Amino acid sequence: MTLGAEFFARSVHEVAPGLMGAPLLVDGVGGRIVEVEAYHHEDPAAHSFRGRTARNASMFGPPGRAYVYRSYGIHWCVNFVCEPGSAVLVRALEPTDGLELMQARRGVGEPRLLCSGPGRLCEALGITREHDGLALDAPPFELRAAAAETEIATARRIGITHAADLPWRYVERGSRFLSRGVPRA
DNA sequence: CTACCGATCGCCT
DNA sequence: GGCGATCGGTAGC
Repeated sequence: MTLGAEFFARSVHEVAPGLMGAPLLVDGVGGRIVEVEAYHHEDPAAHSFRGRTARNASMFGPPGRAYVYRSYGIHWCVNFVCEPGSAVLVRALEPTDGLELMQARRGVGEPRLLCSGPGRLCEALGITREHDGLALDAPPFELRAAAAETEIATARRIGITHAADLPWRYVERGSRFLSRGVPRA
């Protein structure tokens, strides 16, 4: 089942765990979501916290679309927009489709290093500013509900300074494809 | 394995 | 002018 606007028009805290194990493809390349982080509009760590700007405009648009931003001037990161001002940051995938293309784009051979981080997975899937604001239930995106239930663990978010203690990171327990700094318990 | 550093863009004070 | 929802390389234990 394709995940569209209806799925995302809810609290980010319901949507985030609901994405675990969901296949995400861009032009047929991608894998299963194994790590995400929730960003609520009242969260000091969210880009939307201080209001709308040209960069974060997509966060205030319709649910079920992509919000893509530049991180540290180098990497791209992709979010799924939920209720206005809130979004889910996709942090890691378990690669399943288009391994060769991902390896070529990343310049790495090890499957484990292809999509284990928000910047890495965008490079592997070819996600850039071009994808900002695009609907997730239409090409080039392909996002479906998880085929099976997976065991979810929560953890503190990383890489941020505000409200870093909130347990709003969701990971698939035991996955070998999580980003750096994640306890795999 | 952990720790630090540089790269470099866009928004902020 | 500062700093971040990051990553890869290098140094050191």
